[in-house]
Amino acid sequence: MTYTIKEVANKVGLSAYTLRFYDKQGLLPFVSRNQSGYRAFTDGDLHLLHTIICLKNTGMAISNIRQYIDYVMEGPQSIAKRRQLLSAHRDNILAQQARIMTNLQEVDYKLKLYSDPRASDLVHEELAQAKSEKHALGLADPFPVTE
Amino acid sequence: MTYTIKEVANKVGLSAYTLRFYDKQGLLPFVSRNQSGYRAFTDGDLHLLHTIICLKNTGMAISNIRQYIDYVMEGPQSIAKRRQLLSAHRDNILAQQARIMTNLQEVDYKLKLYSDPRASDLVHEELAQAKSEKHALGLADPFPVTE
DNA sequence: ATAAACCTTAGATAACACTCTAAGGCAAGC
DNA sequence: GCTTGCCTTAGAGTGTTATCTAAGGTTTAT
Repeated sequence: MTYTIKEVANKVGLSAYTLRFYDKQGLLPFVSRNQSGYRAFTDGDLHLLHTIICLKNTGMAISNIRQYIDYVMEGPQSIAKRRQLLSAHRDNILAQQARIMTNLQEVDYKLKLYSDPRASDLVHEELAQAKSEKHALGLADPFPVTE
Repeated sequence: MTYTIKEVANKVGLSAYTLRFYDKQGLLPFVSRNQSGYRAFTDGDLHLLHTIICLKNTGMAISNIRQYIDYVMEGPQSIAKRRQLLSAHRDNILAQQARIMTNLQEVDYKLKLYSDPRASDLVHEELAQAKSEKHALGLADPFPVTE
């Protein structure tokens, strides 16, 4: 059983345009064509496509994904290179995670501030400080007048 | 004390180009100018810029960051709207985290496979299966010949 | 006063990842 | 056989974010 590009698009949540674009970018050299020249995706192809999407979802650039796919096409001899590439990408993912956690804490801090019963006073104070800092430095006040 | 655009760029790890671009996009309406028309960043400005970078780092689009900044410029009356915007963004961050964790597991699975002492055999088997699947379906073999 | 190193703007250019259009071939149902 | 709906390609167009260029004003040091 094989799948058409449209079926695959629905299956994996990408558009047919995007799949053709990926093919153009060299991400799908493993997809064969039928007698009419149509792409014929096998289950094994879907599996590899799934890996591509995993890499894409973790922010790997298309050029790097193509590098990985090139290695896959090379066969077992490229295992060390694949491992190195994925290992470097793993570091990226961990860095992303750390970055997101840090920033989440900041967003949570802001949300806590805005949810405080005295939020209005606190924000008012913040604004007053910003205004007075500008004024002390002889700078124009960029904040609109509150009526 | 105020900071020039270059000083701020070095401080926050963005280029002066990017800071000007952000200003053009309406992200820095709170930055005043000195007598020469140069941007004069205050410490309070740096604080807000830090928030902008936090939102950017968690994938918020510039248009949404501008919305948040617009609310900030409005003063305390926009607190409810700010909270709603950040709360929605918090959900995005949590979704990102979940997505990253899932995909990290997949990358780790691949890395484990490539680090296995039998990796070559396993990958060889995988390739053989892909080839036989194509052959059984009468499709051309897209894999290069292994010499 | 002149050079070097800043700053400003408008607008061009680029990189990236799509997204779509045009022109046409293939396949299934009536 | 004809319509409908797929599929193909090449290549144009879009959105977003960022980067750079050109022309010129400002500041600092010598």
